[in-house]
Parts: sequence; structure tokens; C-alpha cells
Amino acid sequence: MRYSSNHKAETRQRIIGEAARRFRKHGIEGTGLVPLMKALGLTHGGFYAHFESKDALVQASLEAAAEQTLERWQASTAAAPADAMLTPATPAGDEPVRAVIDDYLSARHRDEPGEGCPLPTLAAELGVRGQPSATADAMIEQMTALLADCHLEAGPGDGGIVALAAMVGALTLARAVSDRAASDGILAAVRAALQPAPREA
Amino acid sequence: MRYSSNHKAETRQRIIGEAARRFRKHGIEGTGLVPLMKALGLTHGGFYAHFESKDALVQASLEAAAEQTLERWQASTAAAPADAMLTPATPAGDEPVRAVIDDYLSARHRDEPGEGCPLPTLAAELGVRGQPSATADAMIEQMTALLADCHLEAGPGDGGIVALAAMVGALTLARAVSDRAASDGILAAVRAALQPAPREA
DNA sequence: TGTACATCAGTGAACGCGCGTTCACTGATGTAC
DNA sequence: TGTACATCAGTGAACGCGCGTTCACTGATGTAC
Repeated sequence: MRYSSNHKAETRQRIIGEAARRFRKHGIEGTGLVPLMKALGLTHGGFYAHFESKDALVQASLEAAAEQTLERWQASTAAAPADAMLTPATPAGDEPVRAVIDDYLSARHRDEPGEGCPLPTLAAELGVRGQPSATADAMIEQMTALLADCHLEAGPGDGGIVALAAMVGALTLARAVSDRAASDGILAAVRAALQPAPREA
Repeated sequence: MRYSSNHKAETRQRIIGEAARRFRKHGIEGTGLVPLMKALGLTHGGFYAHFESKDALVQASLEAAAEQTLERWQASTAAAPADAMLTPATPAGDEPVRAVIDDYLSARHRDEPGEGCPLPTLAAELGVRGQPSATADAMIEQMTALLADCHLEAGPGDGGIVALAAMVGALTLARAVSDRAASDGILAAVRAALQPAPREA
């Protein structure tokens, strides 16, 4: 073989990583393969040594972005309980979800779609293209479970999806609005609404 | 003049109507001017007698779709109180918002994006294109006011935005999911969560 | 009423461009001997 | 150690296509006389 044995796999991962960023930032239609490959120091012809089509790359990138986002959530929920122990008045399980929600509804997440959750950026486009994705199903299910496990919602088991819908909607609206203060206000209002009510110590 | 005095205005409205439908159904990037004009029995060259650019049409179509959606909301909230009088146990102001929410989170709305609210279909694309729109600001503000006026949320005045975010997110997710039952479940869960708790008669 | 003219919504060919995809080729490397 | 060969990731020109936009033109109509 011409290159080291895992060279091709590494290039494939580099393509997926850059594509996942660009799809989230500029949309699927807004991301061309020529500039994508050029940004990696490659020529576009080589793309098809790695993927059967642009759609195959979309699928792989969506999976990568979903995995990355879920890992971030899991890291948050895993790290937060340590803090929660410092404030034992808060029921166990509330603090982790606070961290996830605050992170998700942050100005940083709004302003850097390329690094964030693929749902607010890509879900609508997947729907519009008539390409609903089983990856979306799985992602939503796992996110919902994480939210529900943390007992944020009072509802009988399906509460997580309401919080997720509000978070995805809030980010979508916050990015579409032209007034910065209004955008901040949307994030703050949903953040406040989804937090468990503060308790007296 | 060659045509009746309001002929041009009528054609302009026909273009906006068809465009508003197509933008919501196929996205902005996914809607071409040539097929759009052809669908109206016109040729694409004539487009520029009516609009300066595709972006100008996007703006006009977004305004039309926003107006149409708000009128639908207002019609719902205006019509519903008559029913509410039949069940006086429900506080005045709850029934109208029920009608709006049920309509918004219906299978019909999910399956016919071309006739529905432009936020779930176009907000993300406007954000991605770097074209946040003051029309979106105004639309969100008015929808939020309608929801808040109906006292759905317990929060201090900014509750409407949480309900709107949940509704927009729910529709977006319901359209992106490949499993029909899961999609129905998302709509039902958010519908249930946003309704005021049922009261005994 | 009848004719000549001005108007202008709409026509249709053409433009340059970027798109996704194909394909014959290159050339640096690992392997075989 | 040195040479010949096979591999294959990546190259770069080319393809057909649809896009948004431009523009000289058409021809049905309202208006002026």
C-alpha cells in the first residue's frame, strides 16, 4: 500500500469532521464538495474513493455530529453530580440536567452552530428533502432519555421530549431572529422555564 | 396599459402565493425560479418585472406566510371562546389557546408544511444563510403575545415564548423522524404538556 | 366609430457559475525476490 | 542491500445540469385623436 495502513481511514475521518462542521454551519445544500475537499488540502475527485455519494457523507456526518453531541451531554451529566453533592438540598439528578440545558441554550451554542447539536440546523432540512433519518430517531430517543432520567419533567415518562423540543425550537428561533436582545431573551426564557424551580437552602 | 389595471398586482400575488408554498415545502435553496414561474404558466424571464431578486421574493413570501399563519391563530382564538362558554368550569382564555396548539401540533400541519407556519421550515435556513429576518422577530413577538395573553404559562410574562419554542421544535423533530409512531408521539407529548391540566366538571 | 401610437407584462435565448459525479491517470510506497 | 512490480489514495480535466440573472424583443391592450 502506498500510505500507512490507516491513512485512508484517517482521511475519511477528516472529511467527515469537516463536513459535519460545514453541514451544520451552512446547511446541506449550502455545502459544496469542491470547497470541502479543498479545505482539507485535497482535490474533489478523490472524494469518491471514500464515499459513494454526497448523501452517504451526509449520513456519516450526521451520525458523527449526533455522537459528538451525545458524548457532550453524557460528559455533562457525569461531571455535574460531583457539584450536586456540595448542595445536598437539591434532589440528586437535577444538577446534571441543569448543566446540559445551560450549555445547550448558551450564546456560544447559538453562535457556533458548526460545533453544536445537529438537530436545530439539519432536522428541518432533512425533513424538507424528504430524507427523514433513523439517526435522528435514535438521537432524539437518547437525548430524551437523558433528560427524562434526570427527572426534570413532571410528566409520566414522556416529559423529556417536551424539554428537547423546547430546546431545539429555542435555538432555531434564537438564530433566526435579527434582534440580538430578543435572541438572548428567547434563550434565557426557555433556560429559566426548563430549570427546576430554585429551592431555598 | 396592456392588461387590466390590477393585472400586474394580481400576478405578483400569485407569484408570492406559490413561492410561499414552495419555500415552506422545499426550502429556499430547493426552490428554483424557473419551475416556480412555469407552475404559474409564466416564463422565468418575467420574474424580474415583479421582484428585484430571489431574496426579495423570499422576504415577501415570508411576510405573506407569517401573515397567513397569524390570521389562522387569530381566527382560532376568536372562534374558540364561544365553545368555552359551554364549559364555564374552564377559566376564560384557556380554550382559545387549546385550539391553536392542537391545530399547530396536528398531523395535518406536520404533513403539509407548504400550508403551515414558516418558522419550522424556514427559520433554520434563514439562520444558516446569515439572513436573520425582522419579519421573524415580529412574527415571534405576535405569536408569543397570543400565547401569553391566553395565560397558558405560569411564568411572569415571558411564558409564551417557551410554548412557541416547544411547538416549533416539536414540529421540526416530528418532520425529521423516520418512524411514524415516534413522530406522532412527539406531537402528542408536546400537545399534552402545553395544554392546561384537565379540570373536573 | 375607426385608426395610429405608446405602454409594458411577459417571452425566450443567452450568460457565467457552481454543482455532483466520472474517469483515465499519477506517483509514492510496501512487498517480493 | 538492491531492483522490479503491484497497489491504490489522490489528481485534475471533463461531463451535463440547473441555478439566478440579463436583455432585446413581442404583441395585446388602453388612450388619443
